[in-house]
Amino acid sequence: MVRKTREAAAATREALLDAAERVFRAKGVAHATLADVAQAAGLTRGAVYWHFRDKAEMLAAMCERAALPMEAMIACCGANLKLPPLTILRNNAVQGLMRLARDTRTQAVFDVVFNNCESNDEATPLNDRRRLNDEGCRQHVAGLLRRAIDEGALPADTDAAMAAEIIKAFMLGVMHAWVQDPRAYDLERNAHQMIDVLLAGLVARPPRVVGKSIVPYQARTVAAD
Amino acid sequence: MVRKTREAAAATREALLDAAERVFRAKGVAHATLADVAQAAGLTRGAVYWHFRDKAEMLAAMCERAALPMEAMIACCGANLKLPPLTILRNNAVQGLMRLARDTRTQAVFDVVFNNCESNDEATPLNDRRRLNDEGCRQHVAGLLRRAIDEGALPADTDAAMAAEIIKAFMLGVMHAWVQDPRAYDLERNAHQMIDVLLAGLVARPPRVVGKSIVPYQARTVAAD
DNA sequence: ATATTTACATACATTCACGGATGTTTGCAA
DNA sequence: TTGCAAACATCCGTGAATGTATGTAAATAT
Repeated sequence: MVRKTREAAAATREALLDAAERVFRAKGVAHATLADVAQAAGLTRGAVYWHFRDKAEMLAAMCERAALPMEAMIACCGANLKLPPLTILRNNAVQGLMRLARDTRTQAVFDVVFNNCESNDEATPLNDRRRLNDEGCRQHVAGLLRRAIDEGALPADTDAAMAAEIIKAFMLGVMHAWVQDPRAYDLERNAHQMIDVLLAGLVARPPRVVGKSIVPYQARTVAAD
Repeated sequence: MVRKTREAAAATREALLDAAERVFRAKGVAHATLADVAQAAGLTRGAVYWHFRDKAEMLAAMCERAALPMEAMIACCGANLKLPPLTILRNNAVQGLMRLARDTRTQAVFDVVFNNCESNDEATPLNDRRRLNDEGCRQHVAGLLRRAIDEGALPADTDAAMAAEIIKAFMLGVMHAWVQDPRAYDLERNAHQMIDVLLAGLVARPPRVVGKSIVPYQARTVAAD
């Protein structure tokens, strides 16, 4: 049984990525072999190497089927403009958590990204993508915060960049911790509360600009041996 | 040159762990070879296998030289009892961030734990330790929060467990994000502000008990192939 | 109807990290 | 002073994963 039709081939590709989610999650990306993935999909390494050049490309393709952590936030900011910016921010954040709480694929990909993937060479495309939309999220949130400052919802000397960092860190931490142990609490039910706590804190005691707290970004390099 | 004195042998052991921090951080634990670590320390694999049984034991030993993320919080809660519980909580949290901001070893170990270590077999001792003091941190924080409730600093229907989860997630997120890009902002200068934002939110809009939001812990199992 | 390409499976060669065995020198105890 | 074991270095065998090359049957183009 070989030479499937085009749709069948696309289906096996998806099956391989489904298997990759399970195997990478269980064994870790580095420790998992492509034979494991193929076997989990009921195929052989031939199929894997037909659809993907190597493990790195497979990992990238797997992650492209789901939204990355911070991407989930700004992805679903629909046509609800004209709402107060802090409300938009709240909706975005809650939507990001809701997507994670409900979509099992997002859960699998996040679990791999957070806990089962080392940021080495074979994850560079993934990490590049993360950097990009982490920065996009920063900009998006900081923009909303500046609008909130303009509208008087936050004091004028609010450190918007630091506030954005705080929000991003909180989202990251909630997602990371929950994905690590989804049984700890019902994220879908508590997402609103959690976001509201942080936003209330931002309003009650916003970070102020004191000096040059935020320095321009510069890629870090860690030297080996 | 062989057969060093006892102190010299202990020094080479430390040198190996120093090298492990650098190499694991640069290449990832799984992708790094023990020959890489040995070479980075100016030694050979013979030295590695003399001091450690395998890579897992080496990783565990490396992590035991530093406090784990949540361990850093409760580690330095000194004799400042009798202070209001929320103040103790604030001090603990700030101390945790300060240690990360100042101690380069903590930075290296956290970077490995967060971004360069897959939670597979070779990290099980590490993960077990993380689970343990994650739970310990949960208990510690929840206890402080309950004291705060008793003293009237927080409303009676505050969901202490959920609040502890929120604080833990925030700490995790801040540490994770900062370690990933330490140049983004000066953690040492902004740690107070960041913690204060969250604590102000907890006071202004604490999570309330609505139903059974927290379910008892049960270890998750992910099935492979 | 034939040719060609697709979509894999199978077989093979190469690399490479691991762990164990062995060698070697020296500190330390008796 | 001898003997033993510590503290490594060096060597080697082995398995495992990778990437490639080849085989092959069906789908699709012509």
